[in-house]
Amino acid sequence: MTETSTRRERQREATYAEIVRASRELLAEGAELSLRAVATRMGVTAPALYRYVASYQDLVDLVAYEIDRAATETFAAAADALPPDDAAGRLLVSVTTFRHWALANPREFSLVFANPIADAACVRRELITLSSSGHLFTDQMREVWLQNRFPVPALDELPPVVREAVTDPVIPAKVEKVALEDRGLVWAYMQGWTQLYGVVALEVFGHMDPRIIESGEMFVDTLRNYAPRLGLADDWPRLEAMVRERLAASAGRAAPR
Amino acid sequence: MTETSTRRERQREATYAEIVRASRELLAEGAELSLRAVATRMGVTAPALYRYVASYQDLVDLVAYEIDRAATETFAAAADALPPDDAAGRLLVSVTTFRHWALANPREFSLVFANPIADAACVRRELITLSSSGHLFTDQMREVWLQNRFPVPALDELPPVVREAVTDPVIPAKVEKVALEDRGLVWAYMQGWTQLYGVVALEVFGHMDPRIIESGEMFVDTLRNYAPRLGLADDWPRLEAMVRERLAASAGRAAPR
DNA sequence: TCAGGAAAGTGAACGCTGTTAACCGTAAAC
DNA sequence: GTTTACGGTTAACAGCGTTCACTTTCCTGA
Repeated sequence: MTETSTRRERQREATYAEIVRASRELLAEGAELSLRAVATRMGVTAPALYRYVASYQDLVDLVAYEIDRAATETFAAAADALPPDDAAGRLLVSVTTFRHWALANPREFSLVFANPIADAACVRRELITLSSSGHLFTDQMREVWLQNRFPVPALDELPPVVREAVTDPVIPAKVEKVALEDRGLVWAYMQGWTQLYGVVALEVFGHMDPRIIESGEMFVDTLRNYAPRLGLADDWPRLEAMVRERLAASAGRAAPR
Repeated sequence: MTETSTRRERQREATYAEIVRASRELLAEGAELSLRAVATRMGVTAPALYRYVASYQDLVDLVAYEIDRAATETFAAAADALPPDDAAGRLLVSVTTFRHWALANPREFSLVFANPIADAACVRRELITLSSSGHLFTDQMREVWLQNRFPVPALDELPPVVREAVTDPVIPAKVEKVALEDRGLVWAYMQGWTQLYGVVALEVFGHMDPRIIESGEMFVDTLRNYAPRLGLADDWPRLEAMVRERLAASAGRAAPR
């Protein structure tokens, strides 16, 4: 436990939490995320924040990480509306919630998922590259695989560099739960995430026909196209109905302001 | 022709060209694109630029449009290394050039393809949504279809809103060249673009294992996955070899600064 | 218990940003 | 030849990230 914390450390932790809180409030209000605005909202002067973050980019990274963390909880919560034995349904519901969240919170999405990890410190890079949402979706996909054992590429079928990447990932995190010989599953996950990211990012940035965004047809189409690879071809009608139900529940209100 | 232009109009046009030139120089040097920097580089004070652009965002849109235009020329030029009867090869070479350009010019890519079209003026929105590169790839894909007539969904197989979107697109532009009953082709294009965008954007933002980015395996995999829908399954080995050849030609030098 | 020191916060300042206002010369237009 | 509009200026404002020197406060170690 972190009960071994001195009073100062607890105070410091609380301040970090307030930084994140103030930042998220700003974003939620449609304002720009700026160091000074965060400081002002905290009732503190701007240079004071430099006791907690090294730079503006550092603040962004911190906030992005926490936003991802919080958002992922809602994705997971959405899945819990379904029984544990419906792994496929849970994955798709989470993914649909992800899209909904992204469209409703475009600034937050950009912060977390369109934030260039150029030459940033390796620490943060890893934190974001293998994010909370990444953990969740990987886990949920593994659950699907445990239930129906859809075929995944064998390690020696993968291109060498891909084999390296899935056997020795940049962050030796959750992926460890997948046995080494089944790591083709991780490659399948990356493919799926890439496709999901494509639709959602295009939708969030508005680089798509507004009517298609509004309807979510490209999103559904992407899922339908990918589902067979997860051995979900037979189950698809039911799954699509579930996804469309969630889509309809949040349709109508296009991007406000 | 625009020969009917008065002297003032020509002068004005030249100034616009210089604005774009200065902006692109800044981006190429790794600097941030800022109104003041552009003005300084032109040997002019910042407020003077407001005679040409209404705001900073307007400048960004202008530059983004021109960058897309110029980049598209290079994508097209790359295709011209192949004979006209190799439509599939031409498409894939252009697409590979697009990826290469994006990775080599991440700031430019972000400007053009990750620039939120939130509540901007409808004019610019359309200009970017159906961009030069969009035109090129649509054309090239149509060329593939003219050569091998791969199956495309019939209009009445499409979801209603998609049918609307492809029969009456936001901008009645190049798509007109596709007969109305063959507009399923446009839907197929949108699917392809979405997948391509997903890989490239993730790569550019660095949200992927560096080794996979470097090798381009996810990019190739995405193309391979999509090729059968273009009736290119049989031709794929040749096409993949071509793509990999282009990939190797530009490998080795990872992202500088 | 008391001195020392680190942590946290302040105010002032620098250089940058986008943007507006008032003003002026010059070149096109009638 | 007069008028007008265009293209540029300077000055200024508000806001940004960031640094520096300084003060207060609270924890720690002898």
